[in-house]
Amino acid sequence: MADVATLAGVSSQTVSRVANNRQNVDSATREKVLSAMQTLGYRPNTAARALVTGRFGALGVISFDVGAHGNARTLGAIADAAREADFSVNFMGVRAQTEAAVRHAFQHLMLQSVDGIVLVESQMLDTPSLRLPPSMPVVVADGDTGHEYPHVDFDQAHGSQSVVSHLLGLGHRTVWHLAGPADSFAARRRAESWRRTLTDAGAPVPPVVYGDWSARSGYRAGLDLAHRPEVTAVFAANDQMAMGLMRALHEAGRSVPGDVSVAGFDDIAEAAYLVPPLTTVHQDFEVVGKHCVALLLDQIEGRTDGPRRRAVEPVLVVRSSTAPPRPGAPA
Amino acid sequence: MADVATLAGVSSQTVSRVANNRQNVDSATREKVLSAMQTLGYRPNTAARALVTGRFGALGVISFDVGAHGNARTLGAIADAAREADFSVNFMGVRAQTEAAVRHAFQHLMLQSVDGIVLVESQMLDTPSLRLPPSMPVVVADGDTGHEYPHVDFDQAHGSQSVVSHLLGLGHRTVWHLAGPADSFAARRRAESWRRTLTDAGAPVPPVVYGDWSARSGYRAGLDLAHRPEVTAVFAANDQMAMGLMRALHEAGRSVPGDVSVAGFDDIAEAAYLVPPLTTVHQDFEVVGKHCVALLLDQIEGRTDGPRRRAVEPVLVVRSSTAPPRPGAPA
DNA sequence: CTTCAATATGTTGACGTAAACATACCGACC
DNA sequence: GGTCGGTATGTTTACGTCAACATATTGAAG
Repeated sequence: MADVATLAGVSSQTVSRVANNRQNVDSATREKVLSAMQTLGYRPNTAARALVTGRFGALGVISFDVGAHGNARTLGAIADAAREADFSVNFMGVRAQTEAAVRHAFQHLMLQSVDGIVLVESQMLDTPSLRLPPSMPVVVADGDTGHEYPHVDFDQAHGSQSVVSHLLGLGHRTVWHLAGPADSFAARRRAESWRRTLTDAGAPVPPVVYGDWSARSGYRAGLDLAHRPEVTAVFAANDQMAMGLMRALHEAGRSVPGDVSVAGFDDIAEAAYLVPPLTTVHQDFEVVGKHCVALLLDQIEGRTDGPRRRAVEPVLVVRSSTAPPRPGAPA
Repeated sequence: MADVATLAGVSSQTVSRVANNRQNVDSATREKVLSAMQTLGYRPNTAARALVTGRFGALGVISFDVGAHGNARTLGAIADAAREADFSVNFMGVRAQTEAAVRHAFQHLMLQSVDGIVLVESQMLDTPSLRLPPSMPVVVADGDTGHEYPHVDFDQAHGSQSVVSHLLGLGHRTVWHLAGPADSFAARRRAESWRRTLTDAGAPVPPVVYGDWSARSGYRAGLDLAHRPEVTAVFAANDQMAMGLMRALHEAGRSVPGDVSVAGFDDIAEAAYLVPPLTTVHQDFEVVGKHCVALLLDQIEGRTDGPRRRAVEPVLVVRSSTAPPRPGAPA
């Protein structure tokens, strides 16, 4: 910086002003400084800047397995939103579903100088209430709404409800549910809302069938459901399970949606190209990322009047895998 | 740090020594300092440390869509390996397949104070030879081997070869190939090696069928291939396409592996649970992550004698989707 | 008892930046 | 023409740490 100042014939403070885009710099001076920067290949030193400002310009993201589609999408969205706000993203993966593992990742990120942390919780930990070291802004995504931190998630309840209502509206007497694993927050909420929507509508509540998000588990559940003639509509908690389910139904000679309507959740890229194209619930991860970053910035910048909870509305996408029940179907 | 020093009754320099785990500190003094740190909740300031040492303790990762399975896995593996080396990972996503977009992400990461950058290239850019600003260690993963940077990738050629050899060894006269998109480096290498293995074995080379990695594209290709009785073995360039392919064959009444053997590439989580379980090529992403970090550290620490190219050997996993051709099948 | 080496600890200064304050200049107004 | 307010720029200082050097202490060897 000193070299730039010398070359441009100004003080280092003026260089600093130009680097930070302050307004009160003469345009001619600014030009001189910029060209000097160019000549010398000057890059501001973020460490020195952070030392003075106390800000690092970085957000931390803690997430479970990024091999999982939702987690990866969420991470990508947070990274995009962070860049918009001129923050970089420090990523740290966690393997074990334990509070200890999360806390360890947290400690590591604190040491790595981030201004705030997004915890993509997605799965339940071994302890019911997460307690992290204070003095660090935190936002939880996809996780438990029980603890003290601001929270961002899709409105799973609304998504489920729209699917179940859609199927009931088509004339189905009730809707079966192929749920995700019990340790997933999203799976729980989807199942709860499915149940409530049925009871609110006065429809009978069939037993829940559990899968593990995989197509394989959907297939196995489907082999069972295919033998029950009373099953005319199934809501799978994600698209992969819906895929497996449809395949099992097909193999058992039950047509979709002729004999059985099937709906999923997530709207993965392939959903529109399945046979038949899958009715599902679309989720806008970009919005989730934006909200996470916004809530974090609220805390970092000391704003306490903002919302502490954001629910992103998913949208029902009706395709061809759902239809009215066949007339004269078992009631 | 000054407070810790006061509380422990030592100088700040001694605190620094304890924080950095230097040897020449009396164990009693060390204890005092550590307990003072505990009491005051002291955390070293990485910005100040970076300012003095010139090191940031962070690696940058630039990647295309993390929604893609391979990219997400690679990112996760790099993050894990980086943590082992006490580096954090600064992630930046790139949407457009242009050199300009990559260069932009690169600039941003340079400003964000990283010690080196891994570029997960995976897809071809608009310009043939990538040129990045110098004075920053770079490692390219999954990408073009043509440019100057050290490179890490799976040995796609070997993986392809083992699949094709396996199928030829079972007695198939030749092997068809369902390739990935032309702008993918991995897809190109897999296709090239498939072709070479066939010609080396004196087998005829059928026309290449192109997909786009999706199950849908595999399905569509399968609808076509199913009508050709001369097709007895197909090597799909990834597992998703193999899935779609198998489904199309099944619908067309051609059994797998009875009528047609199918092999994939990637060994995704579902591969072992398909019907039939898929013969495919397993890739160890963890090793790729480790190599990326190791090559980067070589550069950061000024070692120039290390290897400049690392190929991770994928492993053929034979399951039930491949078998000898039906006796008396068309030759 | 002196000398020396080894070990433990303290003191000083520098890293690159931006905030706070100080100064210089300009034009407008009474 | 003097005072005032605004704008452009310069000067000083502190941020938290660690390297380099300086000093104190200890024990062993001569």
